Amino acid sequence: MPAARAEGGGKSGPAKSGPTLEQVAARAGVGRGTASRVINGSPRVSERTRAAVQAAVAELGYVPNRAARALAAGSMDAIALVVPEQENRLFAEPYFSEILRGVSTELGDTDMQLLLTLIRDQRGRERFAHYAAAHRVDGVLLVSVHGDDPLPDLLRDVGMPAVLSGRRSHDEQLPYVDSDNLLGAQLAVEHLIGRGRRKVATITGPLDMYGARCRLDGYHEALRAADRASGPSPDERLVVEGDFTEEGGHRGMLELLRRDPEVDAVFCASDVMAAGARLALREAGRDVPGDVALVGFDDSAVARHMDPPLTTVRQPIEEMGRAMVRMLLDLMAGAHEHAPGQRRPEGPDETAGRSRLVLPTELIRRRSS
Amino acid sequence: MPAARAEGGGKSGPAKSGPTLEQVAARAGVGRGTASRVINGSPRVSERTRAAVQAAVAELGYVPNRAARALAAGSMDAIALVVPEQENRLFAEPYFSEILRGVSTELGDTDMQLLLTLIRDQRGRERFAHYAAAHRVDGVLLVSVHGDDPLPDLLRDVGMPAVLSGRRSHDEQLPYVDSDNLLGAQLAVEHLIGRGRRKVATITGPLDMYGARCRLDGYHEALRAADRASGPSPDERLVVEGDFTEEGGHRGMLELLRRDPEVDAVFCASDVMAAGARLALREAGRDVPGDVALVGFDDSAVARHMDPPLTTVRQPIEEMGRAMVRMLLDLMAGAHEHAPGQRRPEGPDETAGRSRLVLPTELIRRRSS
DNA sequence: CAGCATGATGGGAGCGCTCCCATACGCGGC
DNA sequence: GCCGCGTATGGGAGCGCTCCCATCATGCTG
Repeated sequence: MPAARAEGGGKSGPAKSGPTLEQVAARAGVGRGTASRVINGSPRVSERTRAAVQAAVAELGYVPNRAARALAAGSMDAIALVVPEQENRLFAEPYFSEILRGVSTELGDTDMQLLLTLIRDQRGRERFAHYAAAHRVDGVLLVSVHGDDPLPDLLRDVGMPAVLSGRRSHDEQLPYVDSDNLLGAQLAVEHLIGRGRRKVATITGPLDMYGARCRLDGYHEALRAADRASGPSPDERLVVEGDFTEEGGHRGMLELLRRDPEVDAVFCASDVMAAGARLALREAGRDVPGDVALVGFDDSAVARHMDPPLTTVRQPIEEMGRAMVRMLLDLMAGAHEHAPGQRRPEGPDETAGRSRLVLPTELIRRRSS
Repeated sequence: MPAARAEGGGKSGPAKSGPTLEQVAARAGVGRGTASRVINGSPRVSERTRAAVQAAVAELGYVPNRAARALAAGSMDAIALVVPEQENRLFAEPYFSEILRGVSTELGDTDMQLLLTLIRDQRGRERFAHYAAAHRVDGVLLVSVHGDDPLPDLLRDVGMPAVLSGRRSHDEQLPYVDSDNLLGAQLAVEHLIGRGRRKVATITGPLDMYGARCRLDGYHEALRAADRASGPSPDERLVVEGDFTEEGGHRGMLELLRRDPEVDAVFCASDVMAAGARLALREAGRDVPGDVALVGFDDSAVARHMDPPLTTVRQPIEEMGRAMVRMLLDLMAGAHEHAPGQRRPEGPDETAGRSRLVLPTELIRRRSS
């Protein structure tokens, strides 16, 4: 297929593109190699030459041709952000767009490109796997991966640097950035107990997701601690499993009310579920926070707009996005360093040390508790 | 600015990549050119040869090298989705992610790549302009463009196919996909009047945005019609300008209550503003919908989670995303057809005809009205 | 049966860049 | 004043692909 030229552009050659390195070099009165060196910041160029080339670049408005660069260098200067489609819908929207914001911000200083891939079915997954295996990107960011997703291991096997948001298990082998779900949940429940609630229930996320399990652990942790301090005792009847959906929260709340009508507080593992629970409570004629205090997780937009506004656990999502990019770039740089000759700025296991990151969570107090 | 190459990543050869066309050709026992023809679906290949090449592709797991292809063909096989950062935050989140979903879905059948660019400041804008001018992508999707944004015209000037979401004015010169803001607003206000409301106010969006003006026009239109049918008459005191933010909606509602305490209905030009207005009403001790009926615009998540759930005007956002992609691909393909020899499937002004699209809006009735 | 159109095929010529080797230059030491 | 070595520089050799033209094979016309 011919190049995408605007008809007004006259001739029909390949897409009109900017000046080439060759032209820049000519303009600066140097060789192509030298110009390339300047543009890529190689140190072995004299100051005079560097200035000349930079001037030429500015005058000509030179922009390196990515395709050519990628072809010659064997790297694509691009990373993919992979989002399983269903998750995108489930996970409250802010999660995704905040991650995106963080990623994009951090990438802004690089000339890496961000390639967005929504995977919506098995076919899409295979397609991407194929694509990645062929090294058509330099690195991959995986958002909200399920425990049974084969993609991460596949990427590792083909030597494609990848960073997960969230873990699949406590000792996730791949590099990841996670938030402190356990502590966040613990804070939430402690808060509830601190407000004098005696029957603190929880609606969990799907327990095959590690993050959801952590939140449940945090719940248990807080109750155990309170028990020792003669606070309310753990009671397994007060734990119901949800699925992060509003409908799930609604069902869960109904079930809790059935099991024990005297429930006076609920920690929901997501804001969206809290919204569902809130609805059930309204239907049951319970006042929030009068009869039942409610705490969510995520600090999504829903939380702010509920009535009353929802106390919730905030995760530094944007920062997680940024951290993921930093980690990935590190990884990508590190992957090149298998030639022992070059300088290595720090200790031996530096990369490994930087490839697991758990960011803090924070309780946001609002009127629902 | 130096390229983001892994510094010191000196050698280590290019990233391991899959088999090449050459290898596929050899394997299939044909020439490189023939293999290329098969892969690109050229018709001038015999059935036998085609099968042989396809078999070789399958066996070798061949994936064409994008960079090489782009370099040789002069097109990048990629389109950019450009999102002004502020808008992204303002516009209720669903807008963005739904557009994205649509775009991604429609792109799924192509082997175009989606390149995401958040522009957050002047520098970013220039950077992108530069980038686009150098034809580093084949087409651009622009989301939520302000009337004074120079980017669209700049893209046109450099012959870069582009499609806007929303118009900048009624007779937008660039290809766009918009929703029927006027009719949507009109429906909303007619609905309010139909419910017997007599003092129907509106909190508009920023009036330098065309879409916001359309919604205001729709409001006026409905009132004028009602006036003729001896319904409530237009009253300019019932119009306040907002800014699409929650805070703006809050302020707007306060102002309306001040101007006329007997307001009994408000059409807000966005759900988020409706949320702000709802808050102000609660503070003022007004019941919704008892004292004041409320209608929003967008049908975002906020609308469903408000108390009471918000009646609102839905735009087919995902479909808009899909339509934008279709239009852009058309445009890109059309740009090729300047050689008169080739077949042209339809009438002369076909492309122009398809480059303005206004999709219908729909009233979603909930309990706030 | 020659002559020619038609369709299939092979492979050269780059696309713009990076890598790397060869070259030219400079400079201190003998 | 010559040698050797380190440092800036030029430019060849591709990277894998598409485009296009020359080459063949084929089947038809006259």
